Amino acid sequence: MRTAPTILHLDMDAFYASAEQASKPSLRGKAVVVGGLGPRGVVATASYEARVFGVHSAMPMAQARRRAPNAAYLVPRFGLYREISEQVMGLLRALSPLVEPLSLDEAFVDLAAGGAAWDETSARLTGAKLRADIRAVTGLTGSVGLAASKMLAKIASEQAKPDGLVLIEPGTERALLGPMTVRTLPGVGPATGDHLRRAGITTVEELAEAGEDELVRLLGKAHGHALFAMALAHDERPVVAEREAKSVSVEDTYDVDIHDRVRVGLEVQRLAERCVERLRRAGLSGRTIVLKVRRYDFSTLTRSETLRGPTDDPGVVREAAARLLEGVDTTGGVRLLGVGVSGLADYTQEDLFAQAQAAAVGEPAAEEPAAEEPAEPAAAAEEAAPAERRWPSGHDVRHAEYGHGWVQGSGLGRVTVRFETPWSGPGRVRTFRTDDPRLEPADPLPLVERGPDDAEGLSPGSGPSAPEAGTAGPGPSVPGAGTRDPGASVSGAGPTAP
DNA sequence: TCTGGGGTCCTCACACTC
DNA sequence: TCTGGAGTGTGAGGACCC
Repeated sequence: MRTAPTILHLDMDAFYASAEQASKPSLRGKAVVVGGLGPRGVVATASYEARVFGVHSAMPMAQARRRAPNAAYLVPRFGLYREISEQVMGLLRALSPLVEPLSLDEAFVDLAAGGAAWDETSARLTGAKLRADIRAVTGLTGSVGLAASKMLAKIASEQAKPDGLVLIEPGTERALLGPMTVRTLPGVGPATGDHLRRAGITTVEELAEAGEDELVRLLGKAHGHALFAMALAHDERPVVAEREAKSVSVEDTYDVDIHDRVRVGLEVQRLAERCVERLRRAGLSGRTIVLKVRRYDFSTLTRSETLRGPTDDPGVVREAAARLLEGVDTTGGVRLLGVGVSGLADYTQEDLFAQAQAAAVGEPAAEEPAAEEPAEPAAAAEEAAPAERRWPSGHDVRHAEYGHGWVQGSGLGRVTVRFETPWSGPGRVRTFRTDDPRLEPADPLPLVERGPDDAEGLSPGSGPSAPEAGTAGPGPSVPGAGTRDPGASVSGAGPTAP
């Protein structure tokens, strides 16, 4: 095990909510909750001001609203978060070639591999400079953990939150971990935590005292060995820069349970097409098709089928998903449907050819040569019909007369907009008809003001036609945005809130 | 008053082959 | 020829993570 604390873990503070606060001056210092606004939505991120009211990630949105009725409730804007994330990851890659992103707001960096740090002092300096750079480039804060292993660096960044830096000195690891709850360790969730608690183990120290054999007996081979090693502060996992995807899937939770079997079938077809779209965009194909069904009582089942070879053919995936659905009882209704593909391979022309061959000789796995079908996104068909313009809460807009703003709320044919930019003061609120021709969706603005040449749009790459605002189009979109009414309100955002 | 979406990894059961 | 065990692939479910 390495001894110098040169593994860095970065965790952006309340990332989505902070990005929204940076983008909307009137929300700074206020409770902000980002998540699905439908009746079955959950909280993705709550600002620290909202956490005071007991709102936290994964909490049902209805419960969050009861706890913090005056908070601002916004739908996520993954396009914006992705742009900011790329800026942050760029700063990390300047430190080392070994950067392992865990999500949009979190990553490990092996500082020693890049020569950015070699001992405690240099690591601390590098971490401090990184935090300053992140603030300068994005206007947001991140917490940094430094330690000799990934596990400890992650625990350190957790301790550093919010907006801090913690370095775990080599030699102090076991003393630090000992009194901590077992839930601190990665891989110990509610179920394992309960399991251990029933066995009388609640702290990391007790975990270590229990012994490896006992943990294997309690939790199984893999989990038992891994947990025992972590309890002794042993973690040899390297920082891995490139991770290949193992599966691709899409799923939708419906606002109301679907009882109609025909509708269930249609939804599965739609999901299969969306899944293939994602697969193709990633240049991949896959062999195993997985159907996921969550029933009215929240029981979840999966059915899968492995084909003879990998495919990225929408027809083949649709057919397989339909076959899998035949074996599922949906009486009582379903609340969620999903389609996934695993057993991934790089996309090759030969794969398609093999499928076509199989179809030609009557293989049951591929009844139709569906490769010629245009892979139209399901949303495109919806867009063809004239639909009422949607104004999702929190999304940016531009008004011909009043300029840049964001949607504070909509409903009953009205949309309320607050006119402000990331670098203006809190702005004024005005209400328009939802079909007002002077109002149009706009790109997010950079959170940190730049020169006059590039102030419009977050980056040179984001053109004026970002698909995510106001439509359910493809691209970096809000999950489920096409099926939900985004006309939720933002209250408590200022004295003139609707 | 309920519980998202997109993933990864592990375990167990079962069928099949050697 | 029969049987058992090991190894492997597949399918299903559960736990966990952000």
